[in-house]
Amino acid sequence: MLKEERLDYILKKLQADNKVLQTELSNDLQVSEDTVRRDLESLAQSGLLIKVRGGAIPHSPHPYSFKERIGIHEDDKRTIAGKALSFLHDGQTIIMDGGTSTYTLVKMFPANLRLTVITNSVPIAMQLMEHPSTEVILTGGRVFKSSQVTSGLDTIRMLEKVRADICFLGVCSLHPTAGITGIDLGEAEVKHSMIRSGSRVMALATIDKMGTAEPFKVCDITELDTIITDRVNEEVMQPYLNLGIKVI
Amino acid sequence: MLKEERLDYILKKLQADNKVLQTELSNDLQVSEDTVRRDLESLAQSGLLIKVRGGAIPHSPHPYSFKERIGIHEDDKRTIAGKALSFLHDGQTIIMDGGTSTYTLVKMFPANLRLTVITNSVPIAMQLMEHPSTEVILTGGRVFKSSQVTSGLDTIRMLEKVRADICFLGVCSLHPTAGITGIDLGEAEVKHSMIRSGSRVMALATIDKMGTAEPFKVCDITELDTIITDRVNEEVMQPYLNLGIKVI
DNA sequence: CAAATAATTTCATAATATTGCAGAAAATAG
DNA sequence: CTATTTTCTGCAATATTATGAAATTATTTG
Repeated sequence: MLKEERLDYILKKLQADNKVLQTELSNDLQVSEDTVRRDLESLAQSGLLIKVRGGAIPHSPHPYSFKERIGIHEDDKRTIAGKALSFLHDGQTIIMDGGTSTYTLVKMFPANLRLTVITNSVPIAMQLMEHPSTEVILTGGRVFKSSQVTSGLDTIRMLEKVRADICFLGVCSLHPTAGITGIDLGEAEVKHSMIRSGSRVMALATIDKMGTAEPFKVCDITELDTIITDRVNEEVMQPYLNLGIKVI
Repeated sequence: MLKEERLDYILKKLQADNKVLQTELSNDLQVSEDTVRRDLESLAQSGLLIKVRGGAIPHSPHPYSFKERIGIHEDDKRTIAGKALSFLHDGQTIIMDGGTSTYTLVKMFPANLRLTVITNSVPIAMQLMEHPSTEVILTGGRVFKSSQVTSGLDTIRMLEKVRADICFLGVCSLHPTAGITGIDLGEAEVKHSMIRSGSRVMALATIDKMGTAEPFKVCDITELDTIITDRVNEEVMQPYLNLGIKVI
């Protein structure tokens, strides 16, 4: 096995798990821990990861607010992302909102999928740079460190010029009467602008977000076409179904 | 068997397996490992693969990607970044071009430095998200995968609205008469726009970039205020000094 | 066609790089 | 503080690369 294959494996694993352990890698790759350590050393030297005692963690991707959230409900998010994937087809133009659910979705894009993705999320843009066949358009503006998305007038202006097949919305809170709501006014405005630019609007939300609300309104619930969630609970979802929204 | 047949075989195998081993090829092709090595050498020379110890791997889909460049000349880049740091002060607004030199600079920002950074580089924005006291504004537009920057009309429009104290330019090629040049028209236009929006323009360039030129012109050399380089070589730098440009 | 020339390939050998291991040093957890 | 784990250091075993000379194969030219 070539050294470069090992390095590649390490980076891939790091990407997938958000951490790597020397003992694990030594096993996976069938080389001594010394070699793994030297590999991690060289990757750290190139700035591709950060070496820590016992293994390594990714370099930039997620500062703590984002990082903290990214691990939780990981399985649920993968379930949601898996369902969302079935709506994607070659040639489509997609709007991707920020958030950990959409980020998980993007990580699961098959290598041969050919899309144009418009996003305001820096980590999503970063992730898609690795993807061989996706066109990425990043909306400009001030970057919010907590959510890692751009927002502001420039962001909205760019979104206004777009006509996308699907808008995937990462959702904080979702309530049958309060609609979709968020914790920041600027981000709420941007989300609304995304909704206006998408032919179909699909919200990605774990079931614990249902029936909750935050201070700033994004849109009425009826502006959604579909809610994609991890577990479809009849009772919880009935109000949305009654409003003619598909639930998957 | 003709040499071309071997080269063809090697490329096909590389395509199929994502790697080739010298020992294997030597067997398959019934030639010595020396010959295989020379074959790989010549293929690497034409940029069709990357030669590594023991064999070869394909190079990433995007020619000379950010990742591939990030490790090289790391020390020189740190030297340059160190010099550039001395020009930064709290409260300034800075334009940061893409490129590995500017990326290194951003990585070295002291934690207490309070800046507003306008950039078209996704990795720089990502990096600054970890920085506690920097305001980041990302210019929107289509993302170029090889250089990981946005470009296009939207990018330029956003830059036009900016008045920055310093513009740090990552430079491909720099020549006393040809000026600053780059390998992509779109990126060249964006760089020029950055220059117009910066009160002072500082180019970050390792000494090996001096006296070289690429197809697309960014600006005349006289539009620069300062060139920051790793080693100041009197002879190489004299033409620039004669034009009244500071060299550090 | 054959001799001369050039290019390519092989082989032997020296230089270099990678890897794994043992033991000391350092960091971490209890 | 002690026990455990991880890291660092130097070193030996192995694999790979570089080099130069000889052998082989192609190409040119009269």
